[in-house]
Amino acid sequence: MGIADDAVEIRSQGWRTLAALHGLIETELERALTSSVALSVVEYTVLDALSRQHGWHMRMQQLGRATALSASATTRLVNRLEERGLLTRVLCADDRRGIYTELTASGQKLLTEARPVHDETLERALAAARDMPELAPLVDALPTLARA
Amino acid sequence: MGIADDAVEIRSQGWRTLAALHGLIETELERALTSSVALSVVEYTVLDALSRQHGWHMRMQQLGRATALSASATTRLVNRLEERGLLTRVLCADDRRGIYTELTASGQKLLTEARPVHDETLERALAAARDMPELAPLVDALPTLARA
DNA sequence: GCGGTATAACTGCGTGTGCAATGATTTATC
DNA sequence: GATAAATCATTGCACACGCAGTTATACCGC
Repeated sequence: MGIADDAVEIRSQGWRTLAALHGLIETELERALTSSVALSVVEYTVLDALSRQHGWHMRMQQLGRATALSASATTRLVNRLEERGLLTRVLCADDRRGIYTELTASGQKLLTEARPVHDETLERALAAARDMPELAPLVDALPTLARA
Repeated sequence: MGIADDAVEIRSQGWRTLAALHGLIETELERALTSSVALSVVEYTVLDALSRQHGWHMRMQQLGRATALSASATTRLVNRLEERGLLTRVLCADDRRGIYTELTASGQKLLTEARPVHDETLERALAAARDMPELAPLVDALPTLARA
């Protein structure tokens, strides 16, 4: 097996590890968030992303990228959250095709309830993954990626 | 902000990076595999996992863990692949509740077509992610996780 | 052996997703 | 300035998913 073949296998192995860890964490988060605050992981991701944005507004497309969702899925995701009063649509003045989304007070409130659940569940899931030999190296590598 | 709070934020940041990279890669793989060999990413994962197994057989539950899928989703996933003749169900002799799945010759053949597509797409997706500042550190860390 | 409990896999149901096509607005070309 | 091409968001449709409940088999205490 040559060097190039090794690289291919190493990439595939890394991807399998990444996918496995991702699936594990997402499954746990999904259970915890839906049962405690009736939010799916993507829904939480949207609220969290909005709260990190200056002025708490984002365009649909940005949300799509942030969640790795298609445009149609983003539309319906925002629909659900808007119907629950957690965010509002705001028309863009400068580009009237675009639509901004903003957290409502209710959305911010729910997010403060959801965040501890999210963080504790993430900690537990990572600790569990830490005990699996094939996942441990990636779990240990994650905190080293932090930047300012 | 105390040390504990920092740890929470670092974990969340790591998780967001992991999720973003995973979403990006999965979306690209999905497009490439469905258009070229009509396989979804999870379907490819199953065939690939089976091919790596001694004797090419696995139990349903193992497949569920390997793909981070529920039991019901695993059942229907195996149904789809079986209907296409890519794998077969084999009853377990020792535990008659369990069911083994085995790759067929046709499944192995399709896998050999799919693997280059998968590997090249993965390489391109990682290269693209490598150019995004927030994803680059994780992309660079992945190959270092490889074990013997 | 015989009950009760646990486990493996399967089905009904509601829901979230992507793709393709559509409507509305902006940008480019002439 | 009018027409064409591109972009943002939304809808119709088919399909894959998770949850809860079901069936079949294995395990345990007696």
